[in-house]
Amino acid sequence: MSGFDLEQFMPYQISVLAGRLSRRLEARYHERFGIRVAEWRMVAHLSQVDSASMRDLQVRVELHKSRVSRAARRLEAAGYIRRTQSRADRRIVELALTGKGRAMVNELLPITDRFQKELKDELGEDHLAFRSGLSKLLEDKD
Amino acid sequence: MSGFDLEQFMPYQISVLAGRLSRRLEARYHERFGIRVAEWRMVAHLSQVDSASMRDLQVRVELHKSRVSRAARRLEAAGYIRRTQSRADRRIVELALTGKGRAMVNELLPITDRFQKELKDELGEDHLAFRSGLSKLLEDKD
DNA sequence: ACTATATAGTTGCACGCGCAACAAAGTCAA
DNA sequence: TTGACTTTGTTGCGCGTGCAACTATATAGT
Repeated sequence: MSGFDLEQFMPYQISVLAGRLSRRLEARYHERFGIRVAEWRMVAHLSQVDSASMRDLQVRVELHKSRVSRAARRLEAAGYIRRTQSRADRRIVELALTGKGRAMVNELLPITDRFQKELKDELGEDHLAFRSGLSKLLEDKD
Repeated sequence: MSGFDLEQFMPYQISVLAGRLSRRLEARYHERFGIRVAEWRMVAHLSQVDSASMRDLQVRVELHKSRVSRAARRLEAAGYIRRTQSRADRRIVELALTGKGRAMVNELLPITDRFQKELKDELGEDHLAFRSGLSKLLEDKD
């Protein structure tokens, strides 16, 4: 016995929280657009840059390159992005949102904004410190 | 463009953080004991209660019952836990640590304590508010 | 120009996951 | 006691994942 208090162990709390938030958010867009986290992160990033290579995405969205590669295929198949080989360096694949993709992002934005606001409210007075803590923990590249 | 700032989106930050912490911690026990998160969470809980049903565990460690079921098999196969059918209700399977299991937990404890301490240090002055925020976000059972 | 090395992205494979269906056991009401 | 319903845990299935190996292209050194 003596025991270890799992419920007070931060990595556990954070992992559980991450899973719940992920499901809660996915529930709000998956059915409508047929995409999931990997795809969602990618289009989110593409909405800012208007063109990015696989490699760019891979580091920006913190996903393994194989996962990015396959998510890109799915997004292309669904018509949300366009994949084109770079002329300057023919190894590189450039990704960009299509019109349909941009339309989706525009529908996605209010959903995510609202979600972020809900979390802020739940945090109340701890909001700022919580975000500051998050940043600190995320600092070390690993 | 206009765009959406992924890096400032809390569910994203939390998800990335959860993944990193998980890997960072797993690196410290996986090689030595051959277990992973699911198994780790389960033995952690079992270290407190000395006997628990599948169902107990399933809710305490926030994992799907199929995942608990399979992790229990692996733990049993590795000799860390014992599975016994309850006499009172023969549907129920009671799990308990073996001697080997308790020995493992005792080695695990300093590792996790140290990890928790590292995080506390990284958080610095935000420590308390961060933990308070975590609790708030975890409140809703969902 | 030639070879060695590095980088971008894809893919086969083995594995663990969640889901839904299921079997076994228990409960409750008539 | 019977039949409907609930609960516990397991399992088949389809799928996404990470890893490592691989192809193709580019770069650097000689």
